[in-house]
Amino acid sequence: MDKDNDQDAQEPYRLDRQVGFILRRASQRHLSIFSELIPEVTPTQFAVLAKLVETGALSQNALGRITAMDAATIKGVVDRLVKRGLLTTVRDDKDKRRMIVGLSKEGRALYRELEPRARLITEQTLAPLEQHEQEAFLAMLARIC
Amino acid sequence: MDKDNDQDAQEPYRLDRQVGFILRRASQRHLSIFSELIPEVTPTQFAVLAKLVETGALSQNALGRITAMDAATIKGVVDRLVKRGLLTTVRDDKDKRRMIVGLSKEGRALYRELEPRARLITEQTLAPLEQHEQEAFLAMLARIC
DNA sequence: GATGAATTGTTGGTATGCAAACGGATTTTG
DNA sequence: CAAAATCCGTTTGCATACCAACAATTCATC
Repeated sequence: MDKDNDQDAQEPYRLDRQVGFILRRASQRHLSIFSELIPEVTPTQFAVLAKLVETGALSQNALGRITAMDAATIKGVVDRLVKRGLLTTVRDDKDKRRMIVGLSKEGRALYRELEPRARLITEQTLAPLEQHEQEAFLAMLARIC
Repeated sequence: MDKDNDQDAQEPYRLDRQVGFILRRASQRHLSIFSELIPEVTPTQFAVLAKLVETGALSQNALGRITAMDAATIKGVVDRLVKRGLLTTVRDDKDKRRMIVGLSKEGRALYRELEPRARLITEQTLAPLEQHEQEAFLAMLARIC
């Protein structure tokens, strides 16, 4: 008798075995490491700085798209970074709906200071896994996005 | 010449390669699947219902601990579920600080209705991975918590 | 070139999530 | 037993996150 074929032999639903729940706890641990190593900004704020360094100035919504934030979310993040003087915004002349968001000198300087620590965050978060596991894990994680 | 030993041959920092960023996107996809299949409650609210079914009534803070929510967060979640009539709360006689949180009849009934769909959520979220990959992935994910 | 469709940014509402501070109850310890 | 430490629940403040609705602008199409 195969136990998988026992009628009504349903596995109990265990919360700690569900992806969603484990994902949330992993995010919590990552956040904890992040704010330990980089107390200056939040992960989403850092994502904005990093993407602007990668790609240069962008419209606010486009910035939201490549950092995976919806229009309402990116607005709040940009507003707070502008208020801290890390970003600058200019209305686009060619498309008067657009706000072009770019790094200020302070924003660029802060990013240079934080980048090495950001590398450590990924390292520490993945530390429980062996080197070859880390690559396999990241590849699979990226596939379920 | 090993490229890993080239002096200053630092890999550029790529946001899309960092655990934190990919974790966030994976959570977003999971949330999207969740609210598609279970629009009635949020993932955290469902976690509370599921844990109460697993373990029976608990004090509010204890409930928060096993569902990975801090005291401030679990309070909001419990309040909203009580307001909807899915949970009941009673002061503990033996320890007058404690609020014992339990499922109401409606809460239990709703959970029974949702559980099958909750299984589908995990299934669909992991669908991009092969069966054996899913197990390896969940095991590694659990290790970085 | 007018008009319907799509895009951009904004606002308001709801729901996590964490930190810090607080009063009250209980436990530990000297 | 009394003081100290801890635990419980609460509140406030801040920062994501998503949805839905909206006005202004631009685009697509006829």
